Amino acid sequence: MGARDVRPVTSVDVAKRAGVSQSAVSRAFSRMASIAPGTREKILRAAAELGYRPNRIPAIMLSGRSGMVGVVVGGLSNPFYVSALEHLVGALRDQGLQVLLVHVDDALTLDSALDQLLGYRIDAVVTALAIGSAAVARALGALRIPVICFNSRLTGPWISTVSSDNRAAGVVAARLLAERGVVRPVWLAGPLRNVASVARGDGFRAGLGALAGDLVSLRGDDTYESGYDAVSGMLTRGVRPDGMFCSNDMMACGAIDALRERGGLLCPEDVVLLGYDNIPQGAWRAYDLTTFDQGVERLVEAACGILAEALTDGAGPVSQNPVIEALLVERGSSGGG
Amino acid sequence: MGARDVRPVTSVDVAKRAGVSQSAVSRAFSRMASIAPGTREKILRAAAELGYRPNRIPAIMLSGRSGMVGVVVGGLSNPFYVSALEHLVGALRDQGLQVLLVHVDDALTLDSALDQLLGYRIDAVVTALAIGSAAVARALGALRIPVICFNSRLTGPWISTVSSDNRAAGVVAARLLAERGVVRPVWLAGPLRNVASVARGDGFRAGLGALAGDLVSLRGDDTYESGYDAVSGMLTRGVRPDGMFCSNDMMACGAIDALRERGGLLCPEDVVLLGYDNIPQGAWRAYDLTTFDQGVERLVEAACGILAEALTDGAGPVSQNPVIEALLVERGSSGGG
DNA sequence: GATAAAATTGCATAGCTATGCAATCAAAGG
DNA sequence: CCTTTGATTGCATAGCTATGCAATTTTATC
Repeated sequence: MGARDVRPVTSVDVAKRAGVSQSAVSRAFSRMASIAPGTREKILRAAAELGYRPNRIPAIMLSGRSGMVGVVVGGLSNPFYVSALEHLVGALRDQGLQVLLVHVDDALTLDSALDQLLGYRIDAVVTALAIGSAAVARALGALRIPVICFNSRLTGPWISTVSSDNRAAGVVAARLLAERGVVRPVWLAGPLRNVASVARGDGFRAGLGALAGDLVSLRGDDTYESGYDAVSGMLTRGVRPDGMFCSNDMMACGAIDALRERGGLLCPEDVVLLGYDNIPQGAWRAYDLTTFDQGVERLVEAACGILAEALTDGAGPVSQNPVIEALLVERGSSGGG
Repeated sequence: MGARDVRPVTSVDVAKRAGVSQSAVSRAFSRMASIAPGTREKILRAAAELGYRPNRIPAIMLSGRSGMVGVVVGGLSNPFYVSALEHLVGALRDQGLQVLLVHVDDALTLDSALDQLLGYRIDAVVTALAIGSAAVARALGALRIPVICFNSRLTGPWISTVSSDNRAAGVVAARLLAERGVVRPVWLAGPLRNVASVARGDGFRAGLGALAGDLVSLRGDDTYESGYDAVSGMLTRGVRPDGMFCSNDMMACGAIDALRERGGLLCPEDVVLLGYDNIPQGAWRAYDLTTFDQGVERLVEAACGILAEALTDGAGPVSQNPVIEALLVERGSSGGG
């Protein structure tokens, strides 16, 4: 007596029990359908008795729309992306959309993941990854599948990107350090393929003005360890900064720990330090990190707005690229808060 | 010219182009099907030219199995659960299963979430939440849908639970503190509904032996802030421990910060402190936390093994409750490492 | 070269719901 | 009581693939 030997209850079963037609059952479960209140109630009762649950699969076949969105995530080790995912799932649910989650790591190319998803006739793709492959983008475009990215650079008729204003935040960071009297600034960048990080660095350099000539640039890979290592190396080389801007909060935490342990430097007394993302750990007392809040809620809201538009019947290709202002959250590491 | 005006390419289209029957196309995309290599190649070429992608939806209708597993998560603010999710998604993918993700918070009850999922004919449910509602459990059981929980207490013919050996770890924690000469131990518990936390506390108390009489118990809600607040309150009341076991790492980090900031107490010099979960942040230098590693890989592996068995054709109800040993990871907060 | 065996291919169908259309029924107006 | 209008219901079908079965072709064996 295995799981699959039990034929699930169908609308026909319910119809038989309620003494109505199958279409009446279908209508009883549809909001806008025309059906007499009494009939509906009778059907719902019969359905409850039998444990009937409307099957969405046939409707998907007819409409070609599954109500599912493929969400592709990469490094969930960064709490910022976790938070974004959390909000995204909730927001999509509010639009009646389900989330088909794919986790992409080195072993699995994005292409293969999407191949899988396309078999399920997903309505759209949302991703925090930079979709590197133009081929993938083109393929999705050909299938008329809207793609929404976070902080990417990709463009195309069916591709949208929501970003925080990385460059502007970089400028603000530079101004803040200047205000605090910083004269030996350091920029701790993320990996080159991270477009957002590059923009933050550009803004920072631009905002420094004359000071930019003395700027020391370090590179990490967006992890805590890489921040710790980059700063350790810098201290070993004898560089002792009095201000730092880190491309994300995890690296910033690593930087703070390295400054203290390897250089005896404290924030903000010796180094005015800023991060980016406003992850929960940045607020932990050991770090008390001043940072930029990307406004996950607003990013997600924008993404869902675009999605709703793109999924409207009869809509053409939708391609938008809203930019959300990142807000400075001042805490101890900059001497504020 | 909207997205839905473009009829997707079907197997019939491919068949026409390749000059074969529709069934041949179906077989070309099936691994075990009998088809001549030449024919398959011809079909695959035609499929590539047309951009055909096999549609899984009709197969779901026929088989009643969607190849999708509903994964229900709660607080992703705990990196441990994020890590578990990450591994789970990968492991399920290796079994050819897709993940339909649901995030449950106050606004959304588990019942309503599952209601949604059942319309998609999910094959199973995996959750890190304690499914409180026996009604839900019964409903899923009636539908012959396997449910796999992490660290729960729920039982039933179709319900399995994988846990780490919380009680044993508690005992180990107590022994370690005793070894280190602790005489004023403190237990920082999670919320009462957290079965795992209760088991850890029981084990800890049992392992303390005679010392248990002097045990001070605090309660948090598994967040950093609650750990910080609980310990702050304790210090205010004049309690100054020399050893602590915290029900999870986030609370442990909060505890460390409170001990230092509010009591001037350092780990391990003044307080030998242990956590549970081995989250990445525990390894950050500011905390250097000794903790128990639940072995996410092994937990997930066990879960997927059960799942595979439960989804085997003709299998009856599967209910297993494996317990995985948690391994002590010694770092600085206990004076080890 | 003939027969047996195996491999390949095509035909026809099941699977379950939503929906257009026609039919039926009830209510309202004269 | 009859007609008109609107509400409700049933009928029939589309949607696309996987698969059992039969037909056909190829290969193997003697």
